[in-house]
Amino acid sequence: MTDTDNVAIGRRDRKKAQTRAALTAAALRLVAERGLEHVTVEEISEAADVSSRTFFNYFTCKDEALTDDPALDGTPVVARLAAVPAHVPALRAVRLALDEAIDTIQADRELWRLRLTVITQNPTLLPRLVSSNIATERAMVSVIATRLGVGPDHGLPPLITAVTSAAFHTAMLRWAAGDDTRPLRDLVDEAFAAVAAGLPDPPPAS
Amino acid sequence: MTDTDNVAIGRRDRKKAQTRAALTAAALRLVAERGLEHVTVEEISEAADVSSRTFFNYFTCKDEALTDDPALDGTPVVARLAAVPAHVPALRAVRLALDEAIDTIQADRELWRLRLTVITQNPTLLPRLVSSNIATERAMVSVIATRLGVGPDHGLPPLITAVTSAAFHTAMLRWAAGDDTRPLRDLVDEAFAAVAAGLPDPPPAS
DNA sequence: CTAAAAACTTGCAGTCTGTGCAACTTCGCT
DNA sequence: AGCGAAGTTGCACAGACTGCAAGTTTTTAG
Repeated sequence: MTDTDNVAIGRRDRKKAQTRAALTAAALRLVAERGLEHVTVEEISEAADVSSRTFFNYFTCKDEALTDDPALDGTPVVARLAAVPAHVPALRAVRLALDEAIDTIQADRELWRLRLTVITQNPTLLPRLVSSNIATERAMVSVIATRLGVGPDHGLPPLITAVTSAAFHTAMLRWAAGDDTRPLRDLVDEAFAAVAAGLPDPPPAS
Repeated sequence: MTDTDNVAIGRRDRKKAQTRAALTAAALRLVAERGLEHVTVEEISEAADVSSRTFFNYFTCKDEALTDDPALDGTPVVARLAAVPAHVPALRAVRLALDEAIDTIQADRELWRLRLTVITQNPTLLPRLVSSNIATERAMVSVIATRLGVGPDHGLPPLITAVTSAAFHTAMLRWAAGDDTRPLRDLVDEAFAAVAAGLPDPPPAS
């Protein structure tokens, strides 16, 4: 981020982003150290140097400070999906639309590793991680329906939306577990390829 | 349920099942009438004729009374999956293992219609509906890994687990929306067939 | 540059969710 | 019938979360 960027987005927005990041970092650190049930919103806010009332200006609930990240915002993904040329099949188009999110997560590897460790240790957080904003989901279903040239009640667009989300999140959890050391991009590609092939049983090892 | 069944499962278990069902019914009815934020746990418990302390003996939190159902218990599904003959591909085997859950949900159509209406009106409930118990999920991944003859860190078993779950829930939401009047079984079959085919774009309408 | 408006922070009071504990009640077993 | 196990209940309390209003900071307009 250059000085020009600072001027463009204003002190107000810059400080908001910093506060948000500070809250997230504090929440992840404290919960990793002590466990979810032993860290209060007050303590997270104190560690980030804001009041707990301010915490709730940024997150709707305590869990969200641990699971929410700008990289998971579906809105730009939907916009990029709509911009993929029409001849590209929907499955492939969704994959392409995820490119930037994948790069952003990969670039922030340490934060994501910590986040996904925290989530693994506190599985009640997982549903919140994998769910998206309902309006965003509906927007994606709508874009896919348009790409497929089908009506609003067709079964395929919500199915593609849900399955691609599942594939993406499964790859992300695998990447964070560290069993497979390949970049996130490779793991997402592998998951999407398996889905495109119809999830066949692998051939028996010879 | 015959008198013989009553004797077999005992008064204790019978009353527990009744209390649980009463709490669920009360929660769904009240929330449908007034909205999630305007119904308290105290009111739900009062309507079901138990104390609110008892409510928490049945559900870990308020939302769970709305989203949890014995039909969604993955444990019998995992057991049935393990019993499907080994030559059946994993995707197909998961589909077969879901048979009883599908029938149970279909048989309880009014309850499920109400539940899914409530969830549609309160989208924050959706992640909890579609998530499963982490231990159950790991058990399913393990059974699938065994069926596929792959190791514990292979990418395919968690992917199949997540994708089949997404397909099932997408079909269920569609069924409950009522746009398509076919039985749940047909919608699940259609979703699984699309997944098995690799989610291809439909041919253009002539 | 100044003043006003807009946006954000904070403290506070209060409600609701959820938990641990212990006394009481009901059920099941011998 | 008696006893132990299982389940219910009331209670006190902590923590999450919300609405409100006063105070502070940043942005805008003249």
